[in-house]
Amino acid sequence: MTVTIRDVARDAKVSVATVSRVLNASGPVHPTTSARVREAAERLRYVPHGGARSLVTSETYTLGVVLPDIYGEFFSEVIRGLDAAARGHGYHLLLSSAHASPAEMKAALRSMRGRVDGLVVMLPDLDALELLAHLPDGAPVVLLNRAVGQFPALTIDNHGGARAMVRHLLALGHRRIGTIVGAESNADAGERLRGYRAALAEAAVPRRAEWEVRGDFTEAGGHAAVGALLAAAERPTAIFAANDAMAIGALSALREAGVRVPHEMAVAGFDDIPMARYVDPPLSSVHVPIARLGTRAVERLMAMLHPELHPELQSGPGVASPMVSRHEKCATTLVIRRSCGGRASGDAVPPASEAGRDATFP
Amino acid sequence: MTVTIRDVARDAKVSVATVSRVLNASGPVHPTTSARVREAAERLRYVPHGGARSLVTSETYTLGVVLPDIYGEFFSEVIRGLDAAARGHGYHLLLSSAHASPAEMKAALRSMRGRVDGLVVMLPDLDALELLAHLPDGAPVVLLNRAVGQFPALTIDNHGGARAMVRHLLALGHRRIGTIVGAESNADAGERLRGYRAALAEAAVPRRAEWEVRGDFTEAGGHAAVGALLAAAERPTAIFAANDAMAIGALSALREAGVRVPHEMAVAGFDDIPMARYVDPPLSSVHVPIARLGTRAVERLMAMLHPELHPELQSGPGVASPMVSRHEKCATTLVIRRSCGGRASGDAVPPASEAGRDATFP
DNA sequence: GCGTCCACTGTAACCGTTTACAGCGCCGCC
DNA sequence: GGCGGCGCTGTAAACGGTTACAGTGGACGC
Repeated sequence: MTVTIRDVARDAKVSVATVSRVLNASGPVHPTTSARVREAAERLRYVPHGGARSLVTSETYTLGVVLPDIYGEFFSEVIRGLDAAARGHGYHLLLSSAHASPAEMKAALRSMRGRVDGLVVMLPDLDALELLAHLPDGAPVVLLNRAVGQFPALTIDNHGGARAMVRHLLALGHRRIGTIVGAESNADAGERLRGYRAALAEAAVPRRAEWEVRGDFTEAGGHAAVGALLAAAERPTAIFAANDAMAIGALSALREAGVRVPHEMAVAGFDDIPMARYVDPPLSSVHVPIARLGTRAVERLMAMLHPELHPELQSGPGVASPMVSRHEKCATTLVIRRSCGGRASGDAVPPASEAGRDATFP
Repeated sequence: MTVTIRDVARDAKVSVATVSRVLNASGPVHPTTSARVREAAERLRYVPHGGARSLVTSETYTLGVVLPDIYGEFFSEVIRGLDAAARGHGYHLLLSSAHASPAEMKAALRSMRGRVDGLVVMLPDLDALELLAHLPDGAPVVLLNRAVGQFPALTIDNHGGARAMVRHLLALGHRRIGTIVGAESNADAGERLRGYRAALAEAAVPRRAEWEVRGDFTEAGGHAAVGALLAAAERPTAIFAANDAMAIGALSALREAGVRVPHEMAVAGFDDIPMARYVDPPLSSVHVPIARLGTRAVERLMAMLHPELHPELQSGPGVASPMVSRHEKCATTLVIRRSCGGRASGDAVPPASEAGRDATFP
């Protein structure tokens, strides 16, 4: 039923080797023969079997992507970035996301063996490190959001970003600043909390336990956290949420509570997901070049897969350029919109690299 | 370097067949031997080579996804649905999106041969039909957004949805209703335009060419279209945009032009992307269960791949249940928010099946 | 006339699995 | 004691390609 290279060979009265040579333009073959083979392949609708080919060439032109269980615009953006970059290099993406448990993730990692040339892995929880021992041996890996051991990694400047945003709130005159903390087991959440505390400490502004409310990175979590913040003995005048989803949840909770933003309560988020500029009032946030994270991960994988094509990315014998540092930390920028009052620059336009993201369909 | 089944066999002093039997629990093997093999595999960190395995079993546990060039929240949602469903069935996703030209898409389709068990294909333009002739023969296919030939397809009720929304605007008293049309070559765009016209015709409300402005499904396109609409000899009092991205672009253009929504101009969109309820004012839209489209596509593929497991999805010799009709049209519902005035039911909550989509990270 | 080289083509090994088939030892039954 | 059956194991043939190697025949130089 399905037509193989052997069928084409028989039809064109040549050997399979010749068919392979024609179709891959490897080795010399007579024009006449070539034409005959090509015609036969066309007529039989021959399509080479990718799996079989990669078995011998050990090149799959596929990159594996393993993501944890958490959904949302952040992931969509990462995947978008990965996809665009991969496609640009002629690669596909083998996606395996939404893994609830480390065990599941390990299974996913294993199943990628022999199917991908490289891997992009985003570790979910702090306790997922041992997963890395089970990485397929051959394929290069780039870690997202976590720098662990000697693996090449791409992380976000969580600490710096959070600190910058809280500094901004302090500069606006706020002295009672609450925060909605991210999921407990999450590494980014921890760093953002540290950044928040660092900014307060610098300014010698006291912090209080009742101002640090646990969230879970979801909109609902942000919504729920507002109750505790409003009920605090000393009510904060500003809220820094550890991500935009929680900030958006907080905005709706505040609206329901009749607390006006930003006049009675300033609100800021983290990530600057596309939606942030559309909410009412537009949300101030720590801009993370999310899609860029994906494209950059692919670029690094490409450099590892094709060293000869990317000499500039290699570490020379002497110098180690920043391009090759195994751990790359992505800078963040502040995007100040109306939700935190102050000199709201209307709607800061995201960097050009993010342009085009608003195209949509249908 | 990379350890194969042969290495394990040698180490455990058995044949490769026995190793395979142990690891797949196929065929009888002595407990002692089994333990020895298992131990060896563990110690050598053996991971089976998926490609090689699927070459002989011709099962890849992977579903191919081929999407056109257009980005946006709509696609993220589809992919999210596909991914969740695929994972639920133990399948991976091989993603190949962002294909600019039919030729590229054809190449993508070809390269999937031997790598996937089934395919979800979204055709971009009207002229992309001939692509289907180049589908890999063996694998079952589900078409998204287009019903073509005998292929199983999942489509949106574009015509009905558009008509319902325009009817709603008419019921609110609007008689001059403009529309921002989608990309010319796009099938959905055409159907939505027909739905718009049908609603006007029913109500015997005249339509004018100057009220039908071409857009391209992007926010920028929607923004630009507003200029023409406002400059019309008879200015409309309502705008129906063929998708939400354009509607959102229109909202910002109207704000810039000082036209208040909904008082001076009602606005409605199509798709009900998650962002729709967050814009200001919240956007009335035709709700499409976007993620559901993805999960449903996977379900149908599963039914085709494992007929024995999904007897309820099979067409019995007698009855043809709606479950098995090759072409399934997804119903839409109206979600009325503030952007079109009228009895804005505040913020209609999306159906439960879409719940949880707001969870996000980090 | 003969050796060399080159363009072209075929044979067969190999990639890493699964699996049909066969072989072996042992038990139990006639 | 022969024999069928069973439990366990190994051998080897696929799966569908790529590619090293070994021809073949003709052109060409000496």
